[in-house]
This record gives sequence, structure tokens and C-alpha cells, in this order.
Amino acid sequence: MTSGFAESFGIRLRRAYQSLHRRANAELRRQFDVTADQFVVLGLLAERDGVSQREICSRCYSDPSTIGALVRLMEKRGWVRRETDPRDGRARQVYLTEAGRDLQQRLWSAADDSFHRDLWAVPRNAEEERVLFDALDRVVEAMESR
Amino acid sequence: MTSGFAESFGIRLRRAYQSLHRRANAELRRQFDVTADQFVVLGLLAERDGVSQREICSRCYSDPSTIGALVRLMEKRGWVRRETDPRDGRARQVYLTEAGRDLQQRLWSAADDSFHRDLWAVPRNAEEERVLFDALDRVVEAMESR
DNA sequence: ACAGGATAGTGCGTACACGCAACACTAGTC
DNA sequence: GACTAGTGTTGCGTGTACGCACTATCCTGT
Repeated sequence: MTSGFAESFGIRLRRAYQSLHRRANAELRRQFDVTADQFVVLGLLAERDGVSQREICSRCYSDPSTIGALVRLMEKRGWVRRETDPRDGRARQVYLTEAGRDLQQRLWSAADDSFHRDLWAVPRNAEEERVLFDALDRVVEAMESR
Repeated sequence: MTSGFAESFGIRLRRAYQSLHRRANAELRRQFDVTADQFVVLGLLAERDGVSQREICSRCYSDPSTIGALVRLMEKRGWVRRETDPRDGRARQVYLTEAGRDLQQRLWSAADDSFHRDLWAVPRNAEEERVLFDALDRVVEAMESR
């Protein structure tokens, strides 16, 4: 092995994600009592709602049990509502409420002023950003290749 | 903003890490009944052991409670032992046992044949790898800057 | 119309992650 | 020696992640 475990790709990816997740959690918890993962789901729903929980899973790469628990919690907090899909009795359509949409916008602008600003400064130029994003997307493909 | 939330840096990083973590968990659980995070700590200890739990935390960017629970579990499984540091009564020195070292080596070669192979194929050349690793390291710095 | 297989969601158990508070011990100062 | 500040670890509570088994519902072929 040429380089050590602590310098391997996997560990670096882990560290980067953990530090982002921790920072986002700390900021959002302090100001809004929202977790980083709730922030992610709110963001996805703001782009498109009225979707099934399955659809949310595939957009954020989480699993049905996790999203189920998360969405039920968000429903209890009054940020989303769930209605049975009239075309498919198994599925639930998840919608942002007014309060949820409002919260999401405040979260987004707060994130822009704190960790998003720092995060987006990481790629030094457009070319680096292209290489970086492309590599991250190919990690997903590679891990699902089985 | 030009691109949507689902295409942002943060979401891409999250997806990449989640898919790696999921794949590693699945492989390691199936073959060895070991979790991805236990794999990480075993790998770090194989590089250097006899260290405090604090030291493990800073090497893998986890938090003391998490590492405490994880290491106690690994002790129960017989992979590590913990001794009170003779120089500092607060700290515990964590060592790999024979069984732990043995397991770590089997895990490492199994990982090499499955998800490590796929993961390391992601950077297309040395230059891309340099840009990628550098960016991941700078994410950590950026997230801790405040 | 019905059987078989696929799919959406839930419930349960385990492991991780982290904040917070408490505790034990250390180190520096007076 | 006591006082203070700092650090390593543990305990507790909440939230996230996922496998597995299960129900309800859909769909396809016959």
C-alpha cells in the first residue's frame, strides 16, 4: 500500500461529509431547531412536492424507514402534510405546508450566509468544480454497480 | 442561483458519502458482521494503537460519545482492549487484540476486492485525484473555520 | 376473476452521531 | 495544600440509517 488508511479516498470522503453535516447541524439547531437532514428534505420538497416518500428516498439516497420516520416527525412539527394518493392507495403524497415553505426559505438564506458560503468557496474555479462534482456523482454510480 | 438544490455541492457530497457507507455496510455485514464505522476504527488502530479515545476521535472526525460507545462494543466483541493510561488516569489507551488485528487484515483484503476497487477507480488520473483529495480536505478546513 | 409477483409504507431492533451535563483526573497558580 | 481551569470519559436523550418482516395495495398474465 502506498499511502496509509487515514489518507485514503474513503476516509477523506467520510471526514468531509461528517464535518459538513456537523457544521450544518450546529448552525441550524442553534437558530431554528432543525436538523441537517430535515433541512435536506425541506429543500427537496421546495423544489418539487406532492411526491411519494419513495420519490424522496431516491432523491436524497436515504431508505424508506428513515424517510418514513423523518417525514412523520416533520408532519408532527407542522412543516409537511401527507395525503393518500388518489391514484395509488399505498402511496402518500407529501406536501410542504405554508409554515414549511416559509421555514425552508429562512433556512436557505441562513445557510447561504454561513456554511454554504464556506462550502462553495472550496472549488477554486469552474474547472475544479466540474472535476469535483463529476467525481462525486461517479462515486454514487460506482457504489451501486454492485 | 443557477442550479437547483438537488445539484448543489452539499447534496452531491451527501449522496456520495451515503452510497459509500451503505455499500461498505452491506458488504462487511454480510461477510463479517462488522459495520462500516467499526471497519474505520479498526483501520485507524491498525496504523497506530495504544492511543486515547480522544485521539481516535480526531483522526476519524467523530465525537467522544460515539467513539466511546463504539469502542466499548468492540471491546465486548474481543477486537480491542482498553487500559488506563499510567501517565493520565483519565485516559484509556486502546489496543487492537490479536483477534482484532487478524479481523482487520481480512476486512482490508475483502474491501480491496469489492468497494475499494470501485471507489479507487473513480479518479480518472493522478491529476484528478489530487484535485479531488485536496478539495475534500479543504471542505474539512472550511467547515471548521468558525 | 384470480393467482403471483411487485411496490409503498410501517414497526421493530441495532448501530451511529451528537449535544449536554456530570465526573474524574491533571496541570498551573497562588 | 487549596483553588482554578482544562481535558478524557461516561450517561442520557433525540435523531438518523438501515435490515428485516409484515400489511396493504397495485399490476400483469392467464
